[in-house]
Amino acid sequence: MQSSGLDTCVSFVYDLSCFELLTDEEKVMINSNSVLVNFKKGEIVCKQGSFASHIMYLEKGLVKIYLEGNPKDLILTVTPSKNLMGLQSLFEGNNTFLYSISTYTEVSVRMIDIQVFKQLLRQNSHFSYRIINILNESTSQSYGRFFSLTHKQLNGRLADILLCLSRRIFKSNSFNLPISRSDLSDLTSMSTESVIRIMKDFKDDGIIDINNKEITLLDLVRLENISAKG
Amino acid sequence: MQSSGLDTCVSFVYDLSCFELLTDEEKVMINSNSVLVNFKKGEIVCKQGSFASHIMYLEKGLVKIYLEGNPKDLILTVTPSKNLMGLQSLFEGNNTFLYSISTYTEVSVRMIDIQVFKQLLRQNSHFSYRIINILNESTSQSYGRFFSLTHKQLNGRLADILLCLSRRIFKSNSFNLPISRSDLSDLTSMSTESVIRIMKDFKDDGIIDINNKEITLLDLVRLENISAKG
DNA sequence: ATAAAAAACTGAGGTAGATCAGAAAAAAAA
DNA sequence: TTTTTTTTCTGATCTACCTCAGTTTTTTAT
Repeated sequence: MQSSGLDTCVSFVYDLSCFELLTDEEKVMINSNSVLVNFKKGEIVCKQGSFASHIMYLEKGLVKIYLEGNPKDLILTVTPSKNLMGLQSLFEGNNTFLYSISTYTEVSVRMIDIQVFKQLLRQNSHFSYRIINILNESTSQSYGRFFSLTHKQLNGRLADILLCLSRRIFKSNSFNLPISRSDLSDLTSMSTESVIRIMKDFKDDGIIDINNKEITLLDLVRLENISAKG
Repeated sequence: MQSSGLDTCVSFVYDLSCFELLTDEEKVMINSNSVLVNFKKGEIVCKQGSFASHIMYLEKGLVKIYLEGNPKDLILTVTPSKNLMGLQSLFEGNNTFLYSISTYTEVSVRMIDIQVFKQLLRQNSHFSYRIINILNESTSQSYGRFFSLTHKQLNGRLADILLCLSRRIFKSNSFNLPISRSDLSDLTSMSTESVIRIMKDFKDDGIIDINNKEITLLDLVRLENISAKG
């Protein structure tokens, strides 16, 4: 199967922040040109194709970043707090969001004026170097998922996602999933019914345990094996 | 089907260069820390997972950038000359190539020392801003392909690739394809047999014409329709 | 607490597309 | 040119997965 050295994870997790690289003056500039917006569970933070006037920093909560499709969306990443969102809209000749974002929980987002953000990138090369790092780590993960979704079958894809959620988002083998089966299907590019069936198979085989929304990964070795074999 | 506003193209085409943003001094730095390497058709330029000591600039020729899989690869992009390659390896904690690159034609690649490149990014923010632009345009295209490969059926995927090759790489409705059916299958994530069958269908329907390696897109409207409907 | 709506689940059947095996054609080598 | 190798093509079969239609459970609203 190969290409498994790649990180198939769904989330940006650059614990590395970027704002500490700004000067005090620049931090003030961010603060005075941004607003904090709160969202309830299930709300839309930004809409694919709409005008991208802000870079967003997720201060609190969990969101999905997704491409809208008919009838099914493609979830690019599930993203936890302390992450920048909308960075990919930073290129000249484009002024729209490449994707939509909606919330799984209550969420606080700092909306930073995109012109100010661009200004900072142009004047502070350490800041922009860090942003390059962040973008590339995200791209690296995206490639992993790309391979997973196009080259693995259902079991492998679901194993990938479960491992990723456990490691990257919840950082525990046992976690409470605020993500519906239908969203899992958008994450793995399969039908909702298939998600359910395979989850049941995994449970019957003792690989995971499911209690309502509570998922526990019991046999990581086998799960990784399924991921690797595709 | 939606998400068709996204560019499903296979190639980076930022005609925008980046080197003109360097000072004369910095240009000298690049020149004295890079070498030009020539490759024959079919040779491997860099290997996924190996140590990424260079950023590569494709001066001449056509290459494919791909994730290695067993048994089938996933071609991320077909890339023509005047493009940077290997940029995605620019993040700390990673020092390997995320993908392999091999040549479709005779190729000249300028190999730029990665430390020098990083140095330039850190010291010249206009340069790094441009690199961010380039990375984001590439990511934007990558998302388009991601959606295409995971949410469209065979016809739509092949239509996407044909349109893209025509527009972005060869810039003509008629072009000589140096890419085998097998590589087209790695581009579209389908079997080689399916590529052949659908190409024949398109030909029978008068949508394209095939003479040996010479491909002509006859009916762009219908082709785009097939792309849009998935 | 009860009703309504949404999500989770299950089974039967259908199909898009892969796989396999082999033929024809083209390209490369001798 | 002739032979060998690679690529392209074709048809038959098979299967992984989707779709559909319905039931049960959970969540939300009243």
